[in-house]
Amino acid sequence: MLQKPRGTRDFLPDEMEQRRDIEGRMREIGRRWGYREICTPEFEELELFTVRSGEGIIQEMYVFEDKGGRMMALRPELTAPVLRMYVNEGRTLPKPLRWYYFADCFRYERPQKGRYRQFWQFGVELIGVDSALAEAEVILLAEEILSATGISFSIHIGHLALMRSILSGMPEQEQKKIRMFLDKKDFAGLRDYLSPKGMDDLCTSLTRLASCRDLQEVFEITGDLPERERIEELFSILDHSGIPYTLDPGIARGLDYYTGMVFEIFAENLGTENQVLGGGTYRLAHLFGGEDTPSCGFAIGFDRVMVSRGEQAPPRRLVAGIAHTPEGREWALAVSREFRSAGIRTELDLSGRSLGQQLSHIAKSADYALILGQRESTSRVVTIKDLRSGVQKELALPDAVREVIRSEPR
RNA sequence: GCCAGGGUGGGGUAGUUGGUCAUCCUAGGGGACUGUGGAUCCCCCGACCCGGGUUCGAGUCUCGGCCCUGGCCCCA
Repeated sequence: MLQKPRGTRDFLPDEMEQRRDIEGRMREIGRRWGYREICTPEFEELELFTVRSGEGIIQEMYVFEDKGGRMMALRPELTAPVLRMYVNEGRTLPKPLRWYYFADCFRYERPQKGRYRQFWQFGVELIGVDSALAEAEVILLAEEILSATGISFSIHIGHLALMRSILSGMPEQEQKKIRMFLDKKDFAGLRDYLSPKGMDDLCTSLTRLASCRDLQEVFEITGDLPERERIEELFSILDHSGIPYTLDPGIARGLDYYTGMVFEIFAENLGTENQVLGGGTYRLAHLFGGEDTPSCGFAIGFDRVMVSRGEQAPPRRLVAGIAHTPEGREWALAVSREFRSAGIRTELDLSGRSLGQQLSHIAKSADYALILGQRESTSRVVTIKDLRSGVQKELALPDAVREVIRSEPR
């Protein structure tokens, strides 16, 4: 038997309804904040992704040569495509641009809990504005969206200027290595790395900084910075907004296009892959041939949100099932039409079996059975049976519709 | 790429030191039942992940692969 590709999933209706429900909540909140949906191609020229992340990521991507000999890649994320799109056709739009997307991405990686080869991201990009308030907006929006999904999470916010100020003057390679230790909170590893170089003092202040949770103390460690006022403004806005967060100067956010604020959100009930959101302030547009444009944004790992929500009973929907005899068929079709145009999910029996059999099938899943045979057809009425109470009535069609609309799904 | 544990009908399972027609539940289909319920009863459908090896004989032992689950690495 043919199997689905490794790391991909099939979704049955019960699961799709839940995914669409959560997706809809995210879209709705984005909409209320003025973010509008965009869409970019499922695949792009390979270069779009290597230009800023390096050749190394090729082995983590689905890469192929098209019939014209061009190297293409299924998108592994959406920030680069969105900024490419901005450079191509968004440059003359009035700033700032507030965009969101909900789309699938592909990475050729080893699947594990919360990590798949095809996965969905909901993300926003706020393009063309460079202010503490813009950064705060993105964080507050992220918080509101994740709250709406019903998961438990914690927000960690940092700023790259803090670490950079201590590391400035060091070779880039070395900085990168050190940031890796700090990002993982591997302080022992950091000491083993720096001690032999006689950099114990540096190690101490880095460790102190990465563990620091108070902004005043942070600046005692780093000394005064050009970015200080901006950082203080950001955190002041956040404090006044009342959202719960943890200051975390240790966040390094993988690659180098982030320029300032960085933040990550972790779900509280997941395993290793517990990061459900990552984002920050960055500059990318100039890499794709545009002007240097300040932007910030985030991406939510949609599938991880769903894993974090766990097994949920599928939402009940009101269902009406129609049982009918051959003589009642035309009337049954007419009744179906009316019920459907009233917005009621209406399922017509297609089997032609006995009414008893139709009823027993309908009773498995529906809330109401509508019985339509010779008698109903002749007198243009509907025999409607409430399957919860067992109460059966004969009603005129508009009354039957009203009766069902008034009720709650079981 | 690495490590650990797994893989028996659609889902969940039993299967002894290797030895009859591979167990049970559930789901699905049909019937008892052509004007009325999910119950009951009967019937049907349907599986040892794939390939090599050991053996008279493999679901069981062995090797390789594939896939699943979790972890490592990585995480744009």
